[in-house]
Amino acid sequence: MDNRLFTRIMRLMTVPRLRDVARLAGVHAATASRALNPATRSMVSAETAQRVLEAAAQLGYVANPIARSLKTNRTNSIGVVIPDLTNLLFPPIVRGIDDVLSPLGYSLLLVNTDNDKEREAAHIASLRARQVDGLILATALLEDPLLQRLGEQRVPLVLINRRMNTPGFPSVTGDDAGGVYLAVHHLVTLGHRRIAHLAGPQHTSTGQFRLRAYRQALQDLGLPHDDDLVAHCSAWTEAEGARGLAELLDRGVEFTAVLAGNDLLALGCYDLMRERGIHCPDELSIVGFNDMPIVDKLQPALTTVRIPHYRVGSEAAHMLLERLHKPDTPAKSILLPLELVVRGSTAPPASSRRPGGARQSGETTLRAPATQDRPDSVSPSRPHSPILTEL
Amino acid sequence: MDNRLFTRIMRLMTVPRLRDVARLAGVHAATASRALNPATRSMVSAETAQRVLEAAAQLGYVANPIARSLKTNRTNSIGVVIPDLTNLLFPPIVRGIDDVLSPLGYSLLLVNTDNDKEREAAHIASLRARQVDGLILATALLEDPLLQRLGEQRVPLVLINRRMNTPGFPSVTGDDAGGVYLAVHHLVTLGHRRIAHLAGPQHTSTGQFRLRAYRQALQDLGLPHDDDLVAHCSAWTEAEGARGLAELLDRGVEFTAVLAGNDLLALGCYDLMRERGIHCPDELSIVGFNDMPIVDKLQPALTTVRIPHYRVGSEAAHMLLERLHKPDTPAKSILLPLELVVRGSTAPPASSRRPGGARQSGETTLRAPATQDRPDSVSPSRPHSPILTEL
DNA sequence: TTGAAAGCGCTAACAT
DNA sequence: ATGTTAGCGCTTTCAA
Repeated sequence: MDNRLFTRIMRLMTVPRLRDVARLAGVHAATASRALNPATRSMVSAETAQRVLEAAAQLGYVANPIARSLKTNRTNSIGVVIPDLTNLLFPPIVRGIDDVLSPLGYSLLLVNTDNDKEREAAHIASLRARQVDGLILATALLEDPLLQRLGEQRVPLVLINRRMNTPGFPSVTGDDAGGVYLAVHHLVTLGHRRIAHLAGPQHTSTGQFRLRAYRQALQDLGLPHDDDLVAHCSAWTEAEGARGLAELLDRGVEFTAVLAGNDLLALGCYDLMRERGIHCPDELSIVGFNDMPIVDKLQPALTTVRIPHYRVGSEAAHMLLERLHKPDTPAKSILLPLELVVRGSTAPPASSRRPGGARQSGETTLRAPATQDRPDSVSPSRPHSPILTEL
Repeated sequence: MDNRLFTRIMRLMTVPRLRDVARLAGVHAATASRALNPATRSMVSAETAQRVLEAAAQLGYVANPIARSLKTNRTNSIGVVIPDLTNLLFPPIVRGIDDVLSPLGYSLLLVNTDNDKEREAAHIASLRARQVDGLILATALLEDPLLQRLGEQRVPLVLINRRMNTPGFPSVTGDDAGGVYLAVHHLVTLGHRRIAHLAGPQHTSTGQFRLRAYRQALQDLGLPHDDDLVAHCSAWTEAEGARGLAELLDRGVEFTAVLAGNDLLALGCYDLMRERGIHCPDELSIVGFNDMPIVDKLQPALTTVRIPHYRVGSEAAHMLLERLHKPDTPAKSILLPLELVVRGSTAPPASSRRPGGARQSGETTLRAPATQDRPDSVSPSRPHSPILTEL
């Protein structure tokens, strides 16, 4: 208490308020406010504006955002809701968001949900109580009552990474179908015919879309589909990846390559292969999804579909800004084009390889084929530009 | 404008305010406020308190933190200032902070400085304008006028990772000296006699303390010191690590092991060794510092000194809470004990190795020797408990 | 124990 | 173009 009073006195002595600026400039506080705000500055004569700005500079005046927010219902802050910051996917995304928003004066409030919808609900309630201007969420489920409710309440938001089945939600994600096609095409070109898939959780768009695209790609490339080649993982974790591959192997079904639903599942495959003494890529090729930091340093370096995470973040930030400024614009979805990064974890299957054939090291990047070949996407205006969909 | 008005009306219709709760409970707003705040609830009769709480529950009342903050000068938010979230060190630290503070109702405002003191100053000014209750900073330099000023202004803060030369700043860091000793001791035990060091930036405590500790450890272990065995890196980056090792090699000085100032520098060593065809650990042993995520998956897996990053974050959060509640308590510094994680990047030097000797795989963890052996630290009350220093 | 009233620092409708 | 006034939603003296 004593200390609070002290702080208070210190603040009054040191921190100038709007009325101090106004007094120094010889105007009323309202005029000072108008002069200080670029949007309303034109309501004030050039000279007074000048005097006010000088006074503010002289006093080192910084407006109190709390007081402003109380009046305006805007806070210049946005909530970023992710499952877990220590998942290597998210830091680049968050940087992408921050690099766009922080120069515009926005602050980021970051929360981790650990994929727990209750925690998420509590965090979102807290963020809304704090009057964040908008939300960027990486936690969407295909069916997601929590987020549906936000949509109904017209909370400005943008989904990243994962989408919902419900239309009307703006989102920025990778073009999962295109990426899967690249990966499967690559494996087929290498000579693989029996390609397994570790599918991620089917209540997330990434899990479901990638599985569907895998089936579609096999069909498009003239390979028969065999449900025994699919193992379902209940979470995007290394442990589940190892479990999934073990399940496939223990089924006794034959395959020479695995398309893992994401890089963490692929890491799990590495673990299991080491445990069972299976050599990658000689005995089994692995393709991941995401191109997380560091997977290029693994042994063997992981062939994977690259999602431009930083750009997911920056595009989402721009999209949210647009939602804030033109809330009545129809929601858009951006599907960012993906690339396949070919590294050391894929090779021709043992049967079709010449003994002693030297493997090339280093990495190669493959882009998507012309997108109009795939029926489920709008053709982009420029090559490799994002695919826009009106929801 | 139109839309703002709309939002406003919606809010008034849907979001209950304190006076709504008060009216429903049949009391004055002030009474409702007292009843709702656990700290002041005792001023109110049990029955009225009960009625108010029920009314609040019935309406789904959530206090407006903005209005509260304007009155109380507290925001229940804290600023986290780090160089770059995409540096793999920081996500676990931030999670550690969040896991402690968010259950207590605090929000985290995260900013990236990219090691630019100007950006940092701007961000800190913004955080202070937003009235954060305190700061956790990972950006300290040994001489740091910016932070010194914060200290003078009695801004509640805690330093993490790096310390300052100026006394009086509470901090949570790893015990750099202890960790370096473990690493050097390990190399010497393996038979190394010529151990090089890639030193990090000397204006950071981590860079300077580790270099000093390296010299001290050589001396303690009876090895001569040779300045030619030290290369200085100007930043904690992979590129600088590669450059530093190249510099050492090009000097023509002989060495069989490198203690890298941190893991990123060690990664740079890996790059250069691959480039020059030097085998690790057969021709050169490498020790890193930090035990970042994924360095256990490199080929060879990196032997490194583990800093408990998550715990750095959680301890810092607790320390900041203490600073907030008892601001007049003297500042403490916590040096967390470190462990050496022995993996595949270290082995006996070529000269002392039996040809064909099978290397053991897997990893081993070594703890610090009793700390009282080292004169610069206070002995902990329990083994491996943090070292506390009054500043 | 409760109510009345003031005010945190700012912005915006209204008046001039 | 500028000043007056009210009020954002809450907490906290002060008085009863």
